[in-house]
Amino acid sequence: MLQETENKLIQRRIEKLEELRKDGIDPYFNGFSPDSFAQDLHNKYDKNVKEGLEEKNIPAKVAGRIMAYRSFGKAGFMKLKDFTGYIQIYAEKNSLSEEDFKLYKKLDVGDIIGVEGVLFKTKTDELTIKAKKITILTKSLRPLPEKWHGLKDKELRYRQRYLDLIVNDETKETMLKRAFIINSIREFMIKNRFIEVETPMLHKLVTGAAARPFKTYLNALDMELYLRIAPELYLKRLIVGGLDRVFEINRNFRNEGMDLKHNPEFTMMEFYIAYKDYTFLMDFTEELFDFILEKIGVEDNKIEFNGKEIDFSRPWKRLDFYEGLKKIGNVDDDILNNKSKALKYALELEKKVNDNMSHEKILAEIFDALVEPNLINPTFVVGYPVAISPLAKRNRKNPNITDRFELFVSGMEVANAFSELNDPFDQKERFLKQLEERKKGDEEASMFDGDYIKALEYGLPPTAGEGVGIDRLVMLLTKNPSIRDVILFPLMRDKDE
RNA sequence: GGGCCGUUAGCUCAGUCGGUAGAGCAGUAGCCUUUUAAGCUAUUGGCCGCAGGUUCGAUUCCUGCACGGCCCA
Repeated sequence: MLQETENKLIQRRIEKLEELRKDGIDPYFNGFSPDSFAQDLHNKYDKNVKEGLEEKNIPAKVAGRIMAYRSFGKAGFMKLKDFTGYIQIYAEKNSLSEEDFKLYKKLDVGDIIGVEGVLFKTKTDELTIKAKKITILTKSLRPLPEKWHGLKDKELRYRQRYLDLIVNDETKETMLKRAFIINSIREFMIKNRFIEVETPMLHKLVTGAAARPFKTYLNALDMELYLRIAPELYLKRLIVGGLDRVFEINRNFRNEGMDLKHNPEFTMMEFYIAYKDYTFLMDFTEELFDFILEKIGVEDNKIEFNGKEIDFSRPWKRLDFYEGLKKIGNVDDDILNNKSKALKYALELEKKVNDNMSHEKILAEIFDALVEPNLINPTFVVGYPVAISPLAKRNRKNPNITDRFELFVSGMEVANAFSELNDPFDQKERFLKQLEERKKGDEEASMFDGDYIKALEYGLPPTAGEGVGIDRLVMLLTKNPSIRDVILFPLMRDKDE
């Protein structure tokens, strides 16, 4: 890419780099180790009064990228950015060696430098380092986006996230918050004695969710494999193995459409806990959210998202699947009772449905269209039909529905949980049913996992399990309506350059 | 998959009722030792997304394509 010699801005910087080399300066010098970070210096010394600070001769050694450069003849200021924040640098001729002052005059916005000096405060009371020594650590050859408007073009921000991170502090804040949220979740799980595990990404069978997979190939064993759509069956094998409380925070891959809420690879936390059921998980999920909200400093349990207030105060609403269809979706009884009427109605709603689908699956599509968008405050939807829940335990009173819930917030599915089906006979039937669906053309139907049945035959204790969509959770808590804004490197179509 | 919008200088954006373009920032040269989007003076920089059509002439109008955004499914 450096061959773009026609670009004079880059050309000029390459010239500067060569001038540095001529002066015996390594423009990629690696031998400077900072002893302070910008934000730490502010935390420590912002309170100090201006008078006498410089006389205290407090040394500071920092490294970072030049984000602003204001020069006037024999002195000037720079705004230096490191991973914690910004610190101002003052460079004046009298305080620097002749070589360092010459170097200073050659610096560009974007260059990465190391600075040693002493702290003082400017006229306007800003904590600043008076440079005694300046070292260039990396010459930057490309000009940064404009200092005031930054980088707005979303396409460039996603494709060149490094630039976005340099220039747009909100992006950095979002990603730091994401890391913090994930750490909080981990802390909560470990506090509750869960064990963090890693299960395979490469699967021989497509199971654990209703989705189309990515296919790949293992040369060594001459074997077709799939990138996992969910870790569910492996995690439950670990419960069979006696680990009792396990969780995994990792990527799933689903070969489906991309939109505001979907990226082909996305992050889920799945967890399983023995000797509990789905009602426990509702409480546990509320507690988990309480914990996270408190950690990130939400005090009144309320956040704003997409212009609407969302209240996480407990207990959250519970809504039966069929009740929801009737009362929120205003769906007539004959649609609930008659498949062909449901199909006709779903088609009117422009849903991609066909006659091969089960009645329940069609109802789920109608639910998706008419009910989900109305579930703004956190809502546990319960009473999902067995036909669309092949891994969930049947309800004892009504064998046509399962002990399962999905959590919706702001119209988005954020979690899915159930009491795990641990009866190997029933599980086998469900798998066979899924195979039928698959034969009928449902590419999202589960495959038959014989080894999993074998594991159930050894005995899966009564267990509850849940998956939480981490990206969507981060969207809510960082007020980003697009999943691409909470993923560092969202998938983008190829573009010829 | 459908609809709408966008693509002009490194970045943020104007603009041309069709006659090959402009600002601010960045860059360059100069002045300036406490600036905060520093200031002042001068100045460089463009396959106007790509391909085709209409036209004497297209960055502008039309069609197609690519990429992106938003909305719908």
